Amino acid sequence: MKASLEDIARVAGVSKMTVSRVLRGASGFSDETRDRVLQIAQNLGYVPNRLAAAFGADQASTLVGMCVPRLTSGLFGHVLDGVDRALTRLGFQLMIGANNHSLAEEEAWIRQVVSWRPAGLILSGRTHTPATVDLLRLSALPVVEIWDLTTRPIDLAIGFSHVDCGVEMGQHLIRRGRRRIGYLGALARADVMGAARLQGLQQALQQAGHPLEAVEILHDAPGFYAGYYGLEMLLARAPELDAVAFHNDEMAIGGLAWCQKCGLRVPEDIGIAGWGGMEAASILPRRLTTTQVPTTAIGKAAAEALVARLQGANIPEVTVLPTRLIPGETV
Amino acid sequence: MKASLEDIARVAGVSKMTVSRVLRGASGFSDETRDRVLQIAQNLGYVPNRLAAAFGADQASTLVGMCVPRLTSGLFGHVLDGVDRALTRLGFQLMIGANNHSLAEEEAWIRQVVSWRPAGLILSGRTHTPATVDLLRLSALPVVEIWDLTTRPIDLAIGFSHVDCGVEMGQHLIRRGRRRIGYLGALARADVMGAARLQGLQQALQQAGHPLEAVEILHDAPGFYAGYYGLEMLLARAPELDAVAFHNDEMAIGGLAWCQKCGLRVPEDIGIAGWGGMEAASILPRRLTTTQVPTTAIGKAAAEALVARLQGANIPEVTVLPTRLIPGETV
DNA sequence: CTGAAAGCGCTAACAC
DNA sequence: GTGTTAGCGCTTTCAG
Repeated sequence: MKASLEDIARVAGVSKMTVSRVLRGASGFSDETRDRVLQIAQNLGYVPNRLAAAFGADQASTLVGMCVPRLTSGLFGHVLDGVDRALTRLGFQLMIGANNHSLAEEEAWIRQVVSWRPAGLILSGRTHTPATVDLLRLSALPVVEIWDLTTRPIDLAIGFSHVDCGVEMGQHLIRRGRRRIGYLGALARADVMGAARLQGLQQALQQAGHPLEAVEILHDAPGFYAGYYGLEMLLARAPELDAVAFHNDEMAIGGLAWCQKCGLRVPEDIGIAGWGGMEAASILPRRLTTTQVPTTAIGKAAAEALVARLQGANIPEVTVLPTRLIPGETV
Repeated sequence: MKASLEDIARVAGVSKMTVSRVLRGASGFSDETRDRVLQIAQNLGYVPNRLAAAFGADQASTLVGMCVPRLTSGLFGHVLDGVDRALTRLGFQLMIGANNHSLAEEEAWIRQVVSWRPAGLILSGRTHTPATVDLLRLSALPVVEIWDLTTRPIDLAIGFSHVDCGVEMGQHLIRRGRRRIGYLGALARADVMGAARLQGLQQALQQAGHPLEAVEILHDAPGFYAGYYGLEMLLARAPELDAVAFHNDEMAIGGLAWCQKCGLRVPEDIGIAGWGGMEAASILPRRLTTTQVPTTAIGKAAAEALVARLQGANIPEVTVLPTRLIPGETV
């Protein structure tokens, strides 16, 4: 990678400042100069050095860091997709990391990323270590916290309320006549947001006079298989349950598979509810009752809010993109 | 972000070079100096400026760029996870992009990323625009092409043969007594690797004397729903099929859902085969016949190969991580 | 419309 | 064990 502004300038017989202006699309040069410079840059195979640009003038950074809980999550895949498309369109680059539901890993990742002087950060969730919060405050970086709402975001927040998701689902189950309800989750004490949904569920059931009967939280990835064997465990302990709410759709679909294997009829013998609104939920033989989450929209909104903020726009501190409970045929 | 090496040096009463050495864990300072410097750095809330470091000495870059076809792909989610974990462990940062199965988008993304002077690149697939190849050759960056094999990689390749996947599946179907076989794919002319699997399938069936009877390639994302309605379309055109191979597991599961809805028995009335080995495939009421792909392993291997190469190790040009056909109960 | 000068924060190379 | 010097490629600022 040899050619620099200087090289182009020399060949073009102008100063490197003029070349810089042309290449950045600024103003202050004649059409003729522009054409010549562009031509030469092309010939020389010039590749700009963003490192130098961002270093020399820190507001020139077009790097955005984003941290998700897990890179293998279907839901966050869509969030990432929303972010990526928006950022690409806006001329930004995406640096990514997973925190594996650990605040300490998030902190470590943020430290690394911040040292690259990004233009801004997108974080998943509202809980961070105190050191993380300090670091972010000190760096004065634009930060969008997505996925979960927070009354007092570090900077901006875009998401929805997980507690409300739980409440809604609880009310739905009661409305459907379910009375002995269980919950199957995963990733004990790591997934704060799953815990919030559980809490909302408990609240609603309590209030309806039919408190949650059994809870099982697996120490496992919240996938199909965990739902499959987890439901077996849960029902072994609490065979009388007439409905089970799952951490997410993948686990719920796993649960459905187990029901089918055992000859348990859904929804007659037992009701099954998921969360997340994955595509498969809508084409199962019986459409899964679930909560649809605006994943791509959140990603897009987060990226756009961040960039708008960089450009000085006034963005509301908290943006709510509501979820929607989709009554299916499984409860 | 105020504190720089200079600031620490001033407070510590040493030169910034000494501070640099301490902070980088190099040698050439007393224990006492080290402790003092570290303490002061901590107090000052020093955050290193990697931009400056990488700019001043390009071999200091710890940025790795990775481009995947789609961020919403379950398979690539696992590849990314493998890459991310390995890179994090090795002290590198990950810059990411999606090419949406477009070589032009890949080229655009690579141009952006290369301007950040990364330490290396991980690309998905072996096909690139000529300009991309030129750019990569010129930049002399370490490049790992994953997912697909290539006889002549730009630099390094880690993956498996999609044609072989198709051949194996074709042979399996024949062995199971299927004679009138169809294929349901998606993303016409965009997904080169899906096309390679189809080609392998065709080859094997041809050779066995029972050429592929019908092919349907949807212009849609290769998800559950595409498999669902796509199978309906395919069977409307070719009702006599006794087996259908799908682009991937998600589509196959969608196809299974359609069969169930229509009362088609699997595998008696029709055989269903997927590709990819997603988790759900193993817990379906009837275990899906599919091909397992070593996603995480490929990601991990790619990251490790890249870093090893940066450190001067001698890496084989092509590494094969084989896939495995998993006979299930659906064909 | 164009150019010259200064400096961003760090590290390599070399001196002491 | 420690310091000095130079320079990475760009943009900002100020002069023409």
